[in-house]
Amino acid sequence: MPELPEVETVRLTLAPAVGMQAIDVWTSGMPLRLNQPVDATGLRDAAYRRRIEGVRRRGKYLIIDFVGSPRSVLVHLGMSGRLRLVKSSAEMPRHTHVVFHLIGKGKKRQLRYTDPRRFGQISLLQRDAEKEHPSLAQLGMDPLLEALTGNWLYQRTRYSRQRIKTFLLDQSVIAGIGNIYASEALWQARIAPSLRTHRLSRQRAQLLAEAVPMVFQHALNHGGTSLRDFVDADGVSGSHSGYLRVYGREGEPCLRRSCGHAIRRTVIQGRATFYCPVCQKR
DNA sequence: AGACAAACCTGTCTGC
DNA sequence: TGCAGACAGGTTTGTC
Repeated sequence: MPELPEVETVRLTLAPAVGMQAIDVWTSGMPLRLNQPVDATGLRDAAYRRRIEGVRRRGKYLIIDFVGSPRSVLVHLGMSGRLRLVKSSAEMPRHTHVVFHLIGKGKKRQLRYTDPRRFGQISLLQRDAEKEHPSLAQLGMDPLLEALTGNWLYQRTRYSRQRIKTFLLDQSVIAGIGNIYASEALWQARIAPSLRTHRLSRQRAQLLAEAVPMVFQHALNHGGTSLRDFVDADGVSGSHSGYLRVYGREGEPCLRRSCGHAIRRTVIQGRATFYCPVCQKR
């Protein structure tokens, strides 16, 4: 489900939870990614009787900080994870695995993590040693937190012989690009997904470096992409799926002015990949 | 090094 | 209507 713009959308819609105090933490006992059990005791220790200080994002990870707590909560939504802020009376959906009970401003709320496929992750993050956490240590630059420059990208692409789409999906280079936006950014930059990374020219590195944050920002402006089940913390679907230029458009005309050639679907990295065979060049 | 497949899971959609 | 099979926004692991 969620790539960087969706995760950022969730982060933004969690704003009303900031300042609220956790008075209980419930867990389902079901394991998440890699069959990892959720550390219920650790979550309770980190959150109990503490107010949410803020919610940060790195790539596709969310970090929930609690005032005065040495540990934060690290969340990855995987494919089907949802983080929702709801009234306590709201019906509990199936596959809910973690619930933070919150109070504040005379209101009671629940911050719920729901994840049918359980590919997501909820773990604890030692705040004074964030950089060493295995999930965060490997992450590359974040295109919405730092400037992705053509020169940097050009340098980083010199020694990889992977196909450029595979390179873009590598979270240790650029954090946050997923399967949809890899296709979208490459279409925007007119680069074929099968291009060998080290063959990217300086000029095209510049185009790609501009395309990635542009595509992200555009998606963010529409509340993210909802193909089937993405919703923000308020349960609202993103409207960006109607704005995708290539993803999921096999056989439909390329939307670039004066092109119109049929979009093709192929498989790279075992993932559906969409591109225009005419205006995207190797 | 890099490509690929399988694995982890459940839900949804398509075609017969 | 029912059922099998394909497929899904992510990441890790093992094999060739």
